[in-house]
Amino acid sequence: MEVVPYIGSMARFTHPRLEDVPLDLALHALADPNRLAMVARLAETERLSCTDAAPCDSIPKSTLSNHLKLLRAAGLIETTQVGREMINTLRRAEFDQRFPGLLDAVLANRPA
Amino acid sequence: MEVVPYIGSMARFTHPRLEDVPLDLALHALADPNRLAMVARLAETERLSCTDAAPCDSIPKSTLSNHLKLLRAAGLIETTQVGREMINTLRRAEFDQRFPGLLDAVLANRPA
DNA sequence: TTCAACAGTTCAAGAATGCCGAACTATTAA
DNA sequence: TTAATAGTTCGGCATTCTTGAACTGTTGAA
Repeated sequence: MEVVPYIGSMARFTHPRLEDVPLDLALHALADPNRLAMVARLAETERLSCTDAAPCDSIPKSTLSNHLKLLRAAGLIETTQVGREMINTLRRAEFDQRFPGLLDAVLANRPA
Repeated sequence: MEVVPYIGSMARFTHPRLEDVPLDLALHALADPNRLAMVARLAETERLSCTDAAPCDSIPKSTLSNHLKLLRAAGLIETTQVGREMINTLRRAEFDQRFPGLLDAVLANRPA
């Protein structure tokens, strides 16, 4: 039987170029308390697995997975597989360049 | 038959206190191209009827009405009846006080 | 007055999204 | 191998969005 070459932590996810992300999509991604909380966490902690990025553990993992997918589509996070974890990081510099001041303003107004 | 007293241009709409508007709702209201375009218009033109606030005339009026209702609920606009028109204004100062820098950042990043 | 036109709201139904349990994939450790 | 872990994908239900049709309230004209 043929052995398929091991691909390892190759990107399983697709990440958009920031220039292709429309403002509406970015705002929509941020317009959810849980997603915004995750973004805020990543703004503080740099690298987080999906479960660690979650704002609380009452959120079903399928829901969590969808939230992260949407954040990816909005160009807000990058996800790479490391072992069996998916490590997420904020695409801060790129996002800030695409939408200057936006993320700062949103995070600054986030409820405590 | 009894005659009901005339109320005239009394407020037919309810406007939230800005302190009661959550960030998510504000972002959600702005996360739509048509609504954002209306907000941008009002940022330039001060007072606009519903039809004049519309970004184009292909939007059905029921849809338009709903968009404006949502903008009201988000504390972004105030609507008062004048004659048979509903005149909308941006609640700029109040909104800016509630969410400092947010509207500026969003408007500045709006597509041309 | 009555009537038509106008500006916009409300309602209801179909369309589009969102949420989440269940089943699945991939990786690691035993 | 097997079990556990980390997360994705799928499908169905629920919520939200959109929009035509009917309605309310206002104005101007006959």
